[in-house]
Amino acid sequence: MDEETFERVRAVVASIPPGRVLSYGDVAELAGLRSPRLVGRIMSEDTADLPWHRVLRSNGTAAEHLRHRQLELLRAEGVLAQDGRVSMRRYRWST
DNA sequence: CGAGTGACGCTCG
DNA sequence: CCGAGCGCCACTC
Repeated sequence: MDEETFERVRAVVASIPPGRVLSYGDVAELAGLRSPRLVGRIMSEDTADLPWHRVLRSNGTAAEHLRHRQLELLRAEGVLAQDGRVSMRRYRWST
């Protein structure tokens, strides 16, 4: 793992505006990575000071151990979920 | 070097 | 909706 990749991912996640979300795949692409798994791994290492809750799966769901808190944090930003899933079509951050 | 695993993604049935 | 398969990168036995 090189430091640069790590920082790039952090930069992308940190740049997601409140009320918007991105999928792991999106983050990977924006960070110039070839695999979304890398993003997941990096996120699991250190999410301090990062709006990690704005990153979910492409289908709008989140990982089991984070699901509850994540939806809670998103709800606080105006991102409402139905049946535990976020409508990516509406909240996906596209530039 | 091979096999398993993970905050993943996409397609197909 | 659910599971199965395959691809992906890095890391640990």
